[in-house]
Amino acid sequence: MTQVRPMRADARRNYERLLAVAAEAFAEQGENASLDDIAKRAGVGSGTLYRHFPNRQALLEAAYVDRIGAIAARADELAAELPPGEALVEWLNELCVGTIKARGLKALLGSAVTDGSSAAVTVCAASMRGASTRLVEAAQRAGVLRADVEPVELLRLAHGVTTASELADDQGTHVRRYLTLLTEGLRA
Amino acid sequence: MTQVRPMRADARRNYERLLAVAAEAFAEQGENASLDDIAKRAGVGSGTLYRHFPNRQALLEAAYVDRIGAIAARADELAAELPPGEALVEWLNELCVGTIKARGLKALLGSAVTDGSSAAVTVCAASMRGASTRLVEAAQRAGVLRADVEPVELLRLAHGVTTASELADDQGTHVRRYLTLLTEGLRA
DNA sequence: GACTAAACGGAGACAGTCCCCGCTTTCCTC
DNA sequence: GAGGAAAGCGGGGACTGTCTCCGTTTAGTC
Repeated sequence: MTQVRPMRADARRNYERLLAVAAEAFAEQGENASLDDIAKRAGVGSGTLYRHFPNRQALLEAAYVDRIGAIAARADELAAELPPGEALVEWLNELCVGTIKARGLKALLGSAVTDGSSAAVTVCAASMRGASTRLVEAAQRAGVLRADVEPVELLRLAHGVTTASELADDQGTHVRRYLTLLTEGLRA
Repeated sequence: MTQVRPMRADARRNYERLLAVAAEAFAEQGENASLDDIAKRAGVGSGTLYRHFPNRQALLEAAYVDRIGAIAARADELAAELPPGEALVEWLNELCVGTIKARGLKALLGSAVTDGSSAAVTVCAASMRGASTRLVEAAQRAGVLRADVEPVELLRLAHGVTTASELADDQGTHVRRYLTLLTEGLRA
């Protein structure tokens, strides 16, 4: 193992400020917020930003890993409180609402489901998949969820529901509605 | 009425070449294809492109209006061939597959469902909504579709299904699957 | 307090969008 | 077919954003 020496105090300070500013900027302006602007708002030069985070994706990940962890953890809370079917639906609802509110988070979760390009994304993907798997299996055991649905499919569908909701004017309202249509089906 | 004089021959030529090149570029590289590059490929200066199409959105619209018209028209063909329920599902399937193949088209349809900012988009939105409405009402009359589903909701959900499918590796395959889950519902 | 490696930061190369305006082409009239 | 007005062309340039390079500053150590 390589001996990791601790970050210099100023470096750690800047790192943390960048993270805080980035999380805010990405939430407000979406994943395409200007990086130079984030650097400026954090009171550092752009060089500093790019040294800590080699590209936009890296910053996006770093800014939201803990939030993704929280969402995954929330799955178990819900599983403990509610019957399996409701826990699953409620979790999906919170997931969708969360990604609508923090616009950058959606892009990150999207890439987490698709490609495992970076280590951080892989970790996020794993915890999300894990959370989904636990809820899905419980619901299937309870006989309230189709047996042929895979956990990752549910994550993709949640992403789709978010996209569908975003197309409406009053986005928040529609998540529940589209989730209901999905769970109950379109058939009469 | 103002007397509209026909376009000058060179103008019409350039306009048409731009449209053809743009449709190709947007399909391949998505809605963010470089406009200067499109101009170059069409053999005109960027000034010419921007005079014909004041911004990216305008070009995107112009490049795909007829394709959207074709999709809308396809709804009636399917309605004539198949029973109402199947016609609806089949149309949604073709819609999703089409938007996956031509990447720029998805962005356009997205904005068509949301905001009626430009005249062209409004026309597209109207024809899509019309097509959706006809299929939805037929299916509801036949009793195979939930009575409370609105045509525009179906367009949004189709967009969501496309997004969900895009997250998978082999995109084309998944459209049908996710459409099935949506129609039949997730419940056991 | 002096030294060194780590970290900083901003200038600048590059790419993309979009506008402006002097020059060219078209097409109408005679 | 010659001439002129108007329509159209197109590239240079202002601007914004990304990302790198490298001279300068600073934290941490002796």
